[in-house]
Amino acid sequence: MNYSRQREIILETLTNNAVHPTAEELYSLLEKEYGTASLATLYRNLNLLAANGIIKKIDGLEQSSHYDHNIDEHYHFMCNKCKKVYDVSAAVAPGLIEQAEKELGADIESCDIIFHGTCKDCK
Amino acid sequence: MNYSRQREIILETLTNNAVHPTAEELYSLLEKEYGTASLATLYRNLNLLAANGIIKKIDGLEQSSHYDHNIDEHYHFMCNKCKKVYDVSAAVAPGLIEQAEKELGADIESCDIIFHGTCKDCK
DNA sequence: CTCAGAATTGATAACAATTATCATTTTATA
DNA sequence: TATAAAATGATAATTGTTATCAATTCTGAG
Repeated sequence: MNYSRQREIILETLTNNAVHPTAEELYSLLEKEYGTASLATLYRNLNLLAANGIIKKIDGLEQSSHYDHNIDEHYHFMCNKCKKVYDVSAAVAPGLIEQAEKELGADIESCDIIFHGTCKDCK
Repeated sequence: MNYSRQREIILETLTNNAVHPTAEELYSLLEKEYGTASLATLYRNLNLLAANGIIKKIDGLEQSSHYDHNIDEHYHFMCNKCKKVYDVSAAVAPGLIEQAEKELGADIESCDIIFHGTCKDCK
């Protein structure tokens, strides 16, 4: 992976100016901030960054993927009303992977949890 | 929801002849078994059945949704090698929803867990 | 039973999200 | 600084799913 200015901008924007954005949301931000942006380049770099473990792709929230600069083990909650996405700490499910490995006899590499419901502000 | 023969066939096939299929997989099965099938009708009925809590749509496994006739609380594991989908019992994460509710101050209605790794047979 | 209105269907167009293509430009390095 | 690999931008293509709409099928009241 060579250096690239676009990738730097994308990562920086994801890290500092967006929380769990979709590619489209990030694209709008980039356009507004830097004028220059190609959707193809954005997708390519998001995939590259995710493949290299620098960011995390969050699937299962909506039909479009969201992206997270926080790669520490944690989970997500989406409010059915306001559609906001909240982080949930890994502490809510201690020993989860070990339990599942024992049950399946499998090697588990990752585990994603998506909660749905009504958030504190909306209820 | 009126009675419909197509819906009956779809539900029966999902229940008895397919495990966690995608819409496409189910479509092939239906075509083979009954000759008659419309992709639109299939999607419509899968959505209807899921909206009525009769089946469950599983998102986050692949870009296409999978469907499950088993609506008891349980989770899923997908093998990175063979792509097979396994059930994981709810017992691997006792008190998960309560923990997350406490942390967020939210009302949680549902919770989906997707594990990825290498299954017993592939490792 | 039968008729009207609601629900369902099938065929296909449309749509949204994402990826592929490819000629041009940028980056790293010998 | 020349060269090869990597990255880019514009856009076409692909995939999965939903919308449209005329025709068919259900259902319940009369």
